[in-house]
Amino acid sequence: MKELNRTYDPSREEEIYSRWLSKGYFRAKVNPDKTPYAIMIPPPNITDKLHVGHALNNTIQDIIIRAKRMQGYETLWLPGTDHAAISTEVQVVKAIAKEGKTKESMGREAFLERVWEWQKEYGGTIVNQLKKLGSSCDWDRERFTMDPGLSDAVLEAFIRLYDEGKIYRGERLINWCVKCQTTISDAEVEHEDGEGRLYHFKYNVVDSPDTIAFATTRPETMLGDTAIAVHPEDPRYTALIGKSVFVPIVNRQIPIIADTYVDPEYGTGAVKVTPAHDPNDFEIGERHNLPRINIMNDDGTINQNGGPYQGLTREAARTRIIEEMNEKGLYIKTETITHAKGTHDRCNVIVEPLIKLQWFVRMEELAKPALEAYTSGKLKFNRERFGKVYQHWLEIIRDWCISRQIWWGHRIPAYYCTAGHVTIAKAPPTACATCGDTKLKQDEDTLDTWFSSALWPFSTLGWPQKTPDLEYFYPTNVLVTAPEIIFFWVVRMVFMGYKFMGEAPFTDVVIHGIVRDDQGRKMSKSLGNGIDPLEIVEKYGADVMRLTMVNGNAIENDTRFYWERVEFSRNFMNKLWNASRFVLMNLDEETANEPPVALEDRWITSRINALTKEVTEKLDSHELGLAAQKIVDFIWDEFCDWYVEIVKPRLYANKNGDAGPEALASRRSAQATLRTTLITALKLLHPIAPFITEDIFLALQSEEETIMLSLWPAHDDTQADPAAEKAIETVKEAVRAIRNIRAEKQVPPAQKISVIIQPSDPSAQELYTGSKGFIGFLANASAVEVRVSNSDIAAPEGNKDVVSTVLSNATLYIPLEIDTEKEKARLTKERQKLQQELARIEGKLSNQGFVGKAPASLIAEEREKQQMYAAMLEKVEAELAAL
RNA sequence: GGGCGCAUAGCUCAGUUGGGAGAGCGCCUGCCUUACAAGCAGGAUGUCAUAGGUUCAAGUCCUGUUGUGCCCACCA
Repeated sequence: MKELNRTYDPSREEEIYSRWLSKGYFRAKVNPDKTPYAIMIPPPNITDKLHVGHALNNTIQDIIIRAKRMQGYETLWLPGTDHAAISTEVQVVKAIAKEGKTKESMGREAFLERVWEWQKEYGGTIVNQLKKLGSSCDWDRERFTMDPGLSDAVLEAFIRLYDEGKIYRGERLINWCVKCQTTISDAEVEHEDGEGRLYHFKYNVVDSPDTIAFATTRPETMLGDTAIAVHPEDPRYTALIGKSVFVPIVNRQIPIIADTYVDPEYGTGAVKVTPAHDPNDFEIGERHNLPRINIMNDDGTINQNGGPYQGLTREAARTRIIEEMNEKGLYIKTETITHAKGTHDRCNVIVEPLIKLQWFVRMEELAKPALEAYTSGKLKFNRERFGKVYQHWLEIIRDWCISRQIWWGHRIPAYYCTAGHVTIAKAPPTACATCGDTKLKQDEDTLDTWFSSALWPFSTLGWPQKTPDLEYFYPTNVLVTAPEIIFFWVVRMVFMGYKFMGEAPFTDVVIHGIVRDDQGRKMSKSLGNGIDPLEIVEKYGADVMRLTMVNGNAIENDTRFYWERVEFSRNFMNKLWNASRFVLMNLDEETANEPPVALEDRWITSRINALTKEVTEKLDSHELGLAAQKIVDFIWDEFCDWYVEIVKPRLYANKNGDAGPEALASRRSAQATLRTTLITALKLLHPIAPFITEDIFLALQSEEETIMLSLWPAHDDTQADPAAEKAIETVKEAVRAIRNIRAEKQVPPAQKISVIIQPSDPSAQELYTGSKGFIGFLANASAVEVRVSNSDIAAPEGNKDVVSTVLSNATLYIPLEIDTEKEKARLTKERQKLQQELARIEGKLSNQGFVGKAPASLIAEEREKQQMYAAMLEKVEAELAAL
């Protein structure tokens, strides 16, 4: 038999992983004989370094894919990375800044070359880190969102959508980041409540002594005011509608208009209207044909429309305007309020609404099938609440601004001639499609990163080509991601999937929570509270990391990171390792597989059969935390603490094979059960802890070359043995009772005791007779005597010094010196407990409602318990009387 | 402002068709028992936030309240 090292060495993981790689176990093939099962990795950004969030996300995916692989599916877990347009560009801009360069000074081409260099150098970092986690991705199929193939898919999708009128170019108010100098989508704007100031001013009504008061949080936008709006039915203002007010800072007269958007109850009931810098005002402007005066440059400074304020930053302009209004006697007051500020999620700078000519995806039609997929139940979320988020987002969806004013990304395939006609083409066209002009200029903008990510589930499989991969693996099965990605990505993948493939890209979405620090805070760079998963892998191994990520957690909830939990996982691996060493030490070369015969063997076989069923179900429903916990509990508690201990006498007593053929046969069957049980447990654990299970598996058997591709245990109802389970439970109860007495009486471990068991009935007598060998071993008793069941001798005659305790199917007597008073107190307590239980049951059974409406099986169960407790109570009374 | 979570043992959390409250860590006691002291055995600890309701039966379903967290949102 092979041997295992004295302690488990997680540094062996690397060697095991390279073996799997070289054997090609992760590789997926198009195999018509098998059912495909595919997961597309949420591609990490090339700017990312592996953090705990990735560790959790990828652990979940690997657990699912490894289980499915063992269950006989043709599994594909496709890995890759995302070009992360803005993040990457920001990083590279920083890098070149150190060399005194800027994007502009380098020029577009040179800059992009530089980004590609950066990508080659750092883009693979996270991929290599994923390997350290044990991820069983098909690395031959690794993709990058800016691969030639994927880039082609992006252009293809753009052109098709454009041709259908689903992509258009238009002037809209968009979110502008003055720092990154680009538009950003609504989803990229973070809203945060913060303290702000609400400034109250008034404008003079032209040709009238009246003034109109209003309030604003952004006084600088007064430069772009083109109206004052009031509610049409507001009696305070009806007379003024149609008149004008004078905006002093820019010497402009603007009309007073009526619009129902204005809430007469709020503030003064009058609103300044700046169509070029506020979404609501933009709409009011549309309705009333107001001019849109853009007052801001792309960098956030005031432009020529700001007159004397030109060149000032938005903040400085604000201060000066307040001053000027004050000088003119038009300033009223300033209030401190809390209000939401929109900031860019990448750089935290306040977003400025600006009017720009941008590219948009028309969402109304595209959203319909995506919404229907959820409402009809075709697309399932692991929790309904996540589905509601998805649904809600689709219901309020607005057109998607997809153009970005940055260089790193897929350049928009639009070419403009001198006359301004647009030609859309994959490759630069030679002439304008409208007028034939040959002087063409490509659109400067690139596409939102999420445009390419939205195509990920099929672009990675070769779309728009009709590849065998695409045919076989699409649609994929499950998508695993974090909740904040639902609208960025999940929604967009689904509608693109319907648009181009005719069906949703996956059937199940598993949303998981985030890993927080031990105080419940988000891990962040600024707090410095991040945990490096690689540090854990380095120190404890990936198995420990992986188990810690999922064990006992409901994955949809946030979890806190505790080193104590890491240590628990480490302790568990150690336990498993040592138990396996024990099993190996006690197997013989000739140990064969044989069916369980002995009660305890049937018990553990029945138990692991039940475990198999449970774990398979929990994995199927993606309740990985529960699955992990069940396996851990089984291995540690039932297998190690009970079964291994129970069979020790059978293994030890016949070590030399000289205790007779019957004893040898008993040893052999114990060995067989030990091994098969352990192997099954290893298989169930393998998706969670792939490395240690492989090592042990290879030592335990020689038929198969890896546990990875071994067959998932089938649960088999014929293996269920409720009678054996119940029997062993009562034996455990007896052992615990004896141990308890030993502890209570402080019997030193070296002191052997003897135990007398008085069974209540013949079947109990048979049970204890058959089990007395290991009962003695487990309870550290030198002799166990099982009496005849119907003998009514209360206590061993002639000896007053006996501790007695009543079990459900027997009474135990342990000859020990006793303190009569203490014994009385103990038995009285037992009696009280039984009386309480009986009272509870009798209360239930005498309740007409319960007897009339509860299921018959439950009532029968209660009656059974009632009888059992009554019998036990009688015995306790007898023991008390005998004292 | 709207929506969605969470509140269970000292701490962190499980508990998915409603049927006698669980784990890990921590704590107390005793053990280096030849697989494992990263271990073994034994033990203590809960008005399952709060007030109602539905039910024979509620940690579990419904409503209100309080505390707490997240997401969404154009109220000047």
